[in-house]
Amino acid sequence: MISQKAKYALRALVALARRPAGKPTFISEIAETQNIPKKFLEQILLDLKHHGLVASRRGKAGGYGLLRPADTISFGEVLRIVDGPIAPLPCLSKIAYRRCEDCKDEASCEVRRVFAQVADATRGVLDRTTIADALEARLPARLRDAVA
Amino acid sequence: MISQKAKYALRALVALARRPAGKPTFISEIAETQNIPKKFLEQILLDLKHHGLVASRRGKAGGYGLLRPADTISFGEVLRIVDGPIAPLPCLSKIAYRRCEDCKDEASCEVRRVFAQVADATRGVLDRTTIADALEARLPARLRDAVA
DNA sequence: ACTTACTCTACAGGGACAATATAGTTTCAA
DNA sequence: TTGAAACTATATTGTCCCTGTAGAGTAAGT
Repeated sequence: MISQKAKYALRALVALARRPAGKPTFISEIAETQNIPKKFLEQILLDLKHHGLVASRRGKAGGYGLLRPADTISFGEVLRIVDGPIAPLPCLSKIAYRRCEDCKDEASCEVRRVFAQVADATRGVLDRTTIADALEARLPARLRDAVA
Repeated sequence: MISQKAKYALRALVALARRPAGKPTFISEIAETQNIPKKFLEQILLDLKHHGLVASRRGKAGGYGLLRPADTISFGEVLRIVDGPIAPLPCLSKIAYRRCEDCKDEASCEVRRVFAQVADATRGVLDRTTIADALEARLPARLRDAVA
């Protein structure tokens, strides 16, 4: 299960991607159209800004906008920012590897071996799918076929 | 991330699968060889018993054993028992569907559409991999190739 | 100035997770 | 028949994280 926060973040980015680039969008507008608590959304967008995904302008004509093109922002990147590692086990994370305390030998760990497959499959989708992809009604072929 | 409890459950089942069927294994033995807190493992095995995966015998010569052949117990089944739904969003769960409160139209939800792919990929591995598969050093071809 | 909007920090309530504790019950064997 | 070993069951505890809320501050346009 991904967190509510991650879901909000992705929905907000999708909403921003629909807007003409260059013109900032109010937090309040996104909050209303996407059903997201405004104060919570503020935190989320601020976080995304600190990670360079969006930019903001303050004041009366302020708001948020995408800082990078939508087709360069992957779902995986957003999830890692908001929820942390994607890997199902700490010992399988690329960005935050941690040995499992209990687990005598990592190389021979059966559970790890199986979940490595899960991690690959998951990353295969999340790191290849961008916000721009999400906008299109039909997913691009490379994603439709990858799973089957 | 899967829970510690799920990892323990899977490791315990793998350990049981290695033993000759019919002869029960002590909880304490599994706990020691697998580095699992004994009392915690008791709860977990009891839970698995209630779901029909393992059987137990009480008393001095008691212990636990697999109730079903190892190649009929999938990782997915175990995870669902211990951790609940596998789906990354409540609205994608097969065993515990729940509409997302915020989310105006499920059919057109971009986030949902992408995570449906993730769910398929994940289930593809977890529901096809059994405890017996995990025992083998090399994963069966159907799993190795599925991801690539 | 005044309003509007973003920025930042702090914190609170609830629930899940990972055990631990305690009190049984069953079985076998000496 | 008594004791020890092993499973059964429920309750409780401490910690952490998730989901927000609150409030004061800063910047920009009019």
